[in-house]
Amino acid sequence: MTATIRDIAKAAGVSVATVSKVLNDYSTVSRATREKVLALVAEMQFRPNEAARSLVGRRSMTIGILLTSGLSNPFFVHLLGGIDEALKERGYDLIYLAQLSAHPEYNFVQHCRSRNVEGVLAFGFQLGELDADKLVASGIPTLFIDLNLTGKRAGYISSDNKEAVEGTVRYLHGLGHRRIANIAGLPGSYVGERRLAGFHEAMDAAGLTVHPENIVVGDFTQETGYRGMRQLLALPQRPTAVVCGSDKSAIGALQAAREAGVAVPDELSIVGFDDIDEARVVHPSLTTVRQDMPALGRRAIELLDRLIVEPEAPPPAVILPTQLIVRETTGPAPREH
Amino acid sequence: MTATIRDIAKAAGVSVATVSKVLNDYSTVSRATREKVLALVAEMQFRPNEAARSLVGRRSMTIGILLTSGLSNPFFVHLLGGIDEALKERGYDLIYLAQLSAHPEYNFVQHCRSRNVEGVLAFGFQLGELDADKLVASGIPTLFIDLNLTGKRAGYISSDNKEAVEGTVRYLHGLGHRRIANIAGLPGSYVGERRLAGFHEAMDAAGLTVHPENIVVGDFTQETGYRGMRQLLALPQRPTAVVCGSDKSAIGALQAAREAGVAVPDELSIVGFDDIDEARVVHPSLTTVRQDMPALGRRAIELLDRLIVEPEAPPPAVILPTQLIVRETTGPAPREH
DNA sequence: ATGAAAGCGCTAACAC
DNA sequence: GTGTTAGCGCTTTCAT
Repeated sequence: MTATIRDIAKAAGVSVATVSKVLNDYSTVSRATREKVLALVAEMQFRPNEAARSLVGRRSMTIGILLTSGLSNPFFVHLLGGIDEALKERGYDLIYLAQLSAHPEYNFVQHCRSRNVEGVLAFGFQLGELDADKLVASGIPTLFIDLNLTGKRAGYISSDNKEAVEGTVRYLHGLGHRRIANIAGLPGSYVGERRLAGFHEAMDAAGLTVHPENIVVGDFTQETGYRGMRQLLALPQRPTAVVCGSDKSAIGALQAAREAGVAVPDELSIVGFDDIDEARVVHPSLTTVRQDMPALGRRAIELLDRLIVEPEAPPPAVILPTQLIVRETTGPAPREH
Repeated sequence: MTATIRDIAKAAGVSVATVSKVLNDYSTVSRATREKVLALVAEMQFRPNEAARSLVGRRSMTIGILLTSGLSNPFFVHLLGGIDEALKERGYDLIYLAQLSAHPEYNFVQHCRSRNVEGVLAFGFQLGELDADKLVASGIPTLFIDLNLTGKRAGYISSDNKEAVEGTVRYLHGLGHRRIANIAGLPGSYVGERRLAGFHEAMDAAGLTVHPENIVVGDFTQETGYRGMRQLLALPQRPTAVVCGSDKSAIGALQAAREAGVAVPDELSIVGFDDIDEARVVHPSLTTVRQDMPALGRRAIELLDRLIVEPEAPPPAVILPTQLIVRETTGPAPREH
């Protein structure tokens, strides 16, 4: 029903080989033939079957995407704009390998191969996850987002999470805050660990002691932000500022503060991370660290493309800068009394 | 490098035909042979090449996705959770056809065929868009989300936008509101039109007149919600309630009201549509209509699967119920004076 | 119950 | 410049 290369060849009165040459821009075809074929191709709406193409070793122009937490990973969606652009520019299609972990025997490296995927974008993996190592070992060009893994044909990209939190702490310190708490992100996640490391390092650098009770562990959610804040507010010595592992947890913290009748930012400053839409709209609006997610997505595809196209390319390890967005949840430290 | 069916055949000492039969659950294979082959398949991590499979007419188990507004369509992302689940259950992979409109000659029906896509999920099309008709005409099983198009092998799913807004108006009417305004969604979009139609119908049913100046056209964005509200606030006779085409526009409206010193909900009630995360977090929190987006996504895949598997299935036209979520932006109409 | 062979749509030598 | 042919990995008659 759909036209094949043979139909074109027949209609043009040439061989399939000639049509194929036209299609693949071989220079050995006469102008006249080329034009006749091209006209037919347009007229018959012909487009080569990708399955047949990749079967004979041509590029599949397919990038696979692996999301440990499924398609609805809330952060993944913010990468999409940039991914989309870069995909279009380079002519790739994106395939989401859905069966991930459906069956115990499931093996996504096999899955990638069976789909002739040229490269994989991997997102949501934790530190030390075995599956990530398998991917690297497979030799399939892989680009990790927010996981610092490299290999012969694997690299990563991430925001500068550590420096971002350091900047946040310096900013709070500059506002006179001394007792600064941290509602940390998920332990075991690369970005969570980096942000926590940045917190410690900047506190040290500022000559501030971090009291163990001022570090509470969360998992990036509003829920743990809320609970973490309640815990901090129950302390005999309350912190005057708290840096959160995410905007969601900052919003939870804000909620806990409001319920406890603690004025933000007069009595307590709060900083988030990510700059999601909610940050602008919550009241008071949230001071936070903006990650350029579309840029992250776009660079990820560009780096992956390089990994695919140049087998000898060195593994990329790219860290993108962030930006502190000061809004209404931060202010000078309250005076001691 | 990757194992092929021939490698398995050789290792098992049988023919490729036999291996293929095992792989495809033919009953004519002896138990012993089957087991030997299966063991080798597991051991050698073999998985049939999909390109080769679909080349010989087997199902490609690939669903294509067409988004007129690109991957980052903010509503699309909310469908993803449900889509993901349904995909996994049915064993499909999802391919995003990225070249959409990159080149003037681009034809996505061809693109779908060249990728051996079994069915297409289409989202973001406007009313009367020619490309949507092309898709229907192509005969490729297609499921539209939020566009009421059907065809021999095409159907759609959407929320009950009209009834939802009718319910909203009835609710406001019950609170004593008489002058109810509407900041409409994008004209030409199916959901925008349905919501507006619901508004008019419910106003009529309640015996309320809709003053033309109380209908302002927007495009679902916060920006037009803001501007629309300012327009309404400048009227000699202000409305006491406004129903918005989306949460984003309701949030814009809220912002305009705040700036104008109009108390919500005491002087003015505001209702949104969608129940996005921001609705819960804005202050006062937004009364809105909740669409069950994951359910929409899940049903969409289920319906599409049926369209693919049963060539004679009647075209689905499914409308999902919504739910009014009453929060803080609505209250009794202010007393006249 | 198993295998030989043809062929899906295409590309890539190689010959003319 | 163009055509012939083999073959990518697989499924499917059709023999045996």
